[in-house]
Amino acid sequence: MPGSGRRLKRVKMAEEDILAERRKKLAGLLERGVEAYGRRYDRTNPIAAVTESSERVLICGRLMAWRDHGKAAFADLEDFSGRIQLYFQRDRLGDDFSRVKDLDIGDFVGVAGRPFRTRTGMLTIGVEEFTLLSKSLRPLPEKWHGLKDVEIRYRQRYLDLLANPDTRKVFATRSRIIAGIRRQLDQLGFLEVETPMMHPIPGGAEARPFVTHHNALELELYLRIAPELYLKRLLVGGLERVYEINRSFRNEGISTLHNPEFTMLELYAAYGDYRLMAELAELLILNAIDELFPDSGRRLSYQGREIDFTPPWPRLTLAELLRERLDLPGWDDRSLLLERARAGGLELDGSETVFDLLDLLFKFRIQPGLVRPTFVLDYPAEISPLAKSKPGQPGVVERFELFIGGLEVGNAYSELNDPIDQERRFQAEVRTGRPDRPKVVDEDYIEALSYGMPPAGGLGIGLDRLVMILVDTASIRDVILFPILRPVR
RNA sequence: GCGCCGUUAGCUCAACAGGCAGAGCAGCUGACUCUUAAUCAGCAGGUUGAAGGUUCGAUUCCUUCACGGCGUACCA
Repeated sequence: MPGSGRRLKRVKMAEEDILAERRKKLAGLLERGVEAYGRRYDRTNPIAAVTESSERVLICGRLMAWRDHGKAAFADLEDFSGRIQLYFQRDRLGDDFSRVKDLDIGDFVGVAGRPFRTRTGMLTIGVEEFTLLSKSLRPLPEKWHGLKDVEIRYRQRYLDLLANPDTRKVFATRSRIIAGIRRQLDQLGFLEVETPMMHPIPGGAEARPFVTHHNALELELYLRIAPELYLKRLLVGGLERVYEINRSFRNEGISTLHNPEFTMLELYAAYGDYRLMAELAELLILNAIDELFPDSGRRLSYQGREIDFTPPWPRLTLAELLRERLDLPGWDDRSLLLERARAGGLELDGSETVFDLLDLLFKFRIQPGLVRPTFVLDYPAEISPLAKSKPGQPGVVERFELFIGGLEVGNAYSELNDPIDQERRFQAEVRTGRPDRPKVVDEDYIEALSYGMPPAGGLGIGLDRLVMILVDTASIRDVILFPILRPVR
């Protein structure tokens, strides 16, 4: 402990010098009665909207660069819309020109002036008045290389955002993608709802939950692993089209594809089925691409590979894929699966179930090849307890998973609405005793189903992963503003 | 959890084969009224992530630890 305190002090020394310098300046301002932390500033327009023909404008933002020229100075002012050059001149500012010394890189400043072109053709504001809006006490990350340190980028995302325009663009795009999906669903008559994030029984997916505790109720609660079971209760209640866009929480490993809290879209449409959900997924994603990248020809580059989004996206059954890619007649024969897995060099401990083997084979031998958006249809019932059976195919359910660029981004079912079958399947899950399955049957959900739930299609899309693909990032951390990191000690 | 890689000034990076820790930006002082990675002159800034070891001498080699990244496992 004393060590870490000492270290902090030492490491910060050089920064302290700069801080002390700025504090001195700040004290000087206060002595002169200057407000270093200003107030409302009514700008006439964002920086990007300034044109040469604009009359006198009021703009504000952060000072990002400073070029002193004795009796004049150039600076760069940046707001969320863009950046513009400022020109401070003694001839124009008179006595006020001495106040230019109050300004530092990093300060927020409001500026009134008239736009003009410099000799080199650069659109510039000839500053007539300027107001300090907020004093910066710490040095900004380096202007040319930006901020590269990955840890600082994630821990102090504000520095990443202010230093790296690309980061701002990623999160602006993320926002537009999600807003666009909302808009589309609203137009299709879906109702956006919010269901509990704290569940007495975690369900709707296979994952280990986070546990928490409610004191007054003396109740164990779980952060939801999926909103599914609550959304389907709403179908029972007569809401025919519902969706929720929000966080789910899974207490699993962290990787470039997994953050413990992640954002999922789940939607349910009464009287639909999984094939309808495939059409909807295709529509939602294509519209997002058309809106964001109208000139892309629906071909996007992801991590150096081109993804062709031209519809219709292939719809292949799991059985077809197993047959074509792995020469497997099905998933009934464990020894055959085992043989393929061994031949594929997969690491096994021998205790794998048929479905473990199937999962491994799929994940390593088939999934990486699913670059073009592909719906994989018709999964084993045993690993899909919430999906409706496929007529005439015992052991198979109406389910698809959507893969894009080798990543799993979507999952959909024809929703199981038979309360008796559902209860049986829940009981089977509980019997496995696995930590990623419920410990008890969700009787409340069974009761809801037994009042009658309309047949329905349900779709889940991992929005973080969808954003990853559309903005071409390798890690989920690059599309989550504050990804989970170990706390600094 | 395991494996590999990384951690040097506020930021971005150097430092041969173990031999005085350096540059650019940012900062400070000064010069400069069309610059734009402004320029010019000067100054300051470091227990090289931490602890230990080897050595006459460690940023460099070894061990342990911390944090991060990637991979892998677990897992949708």
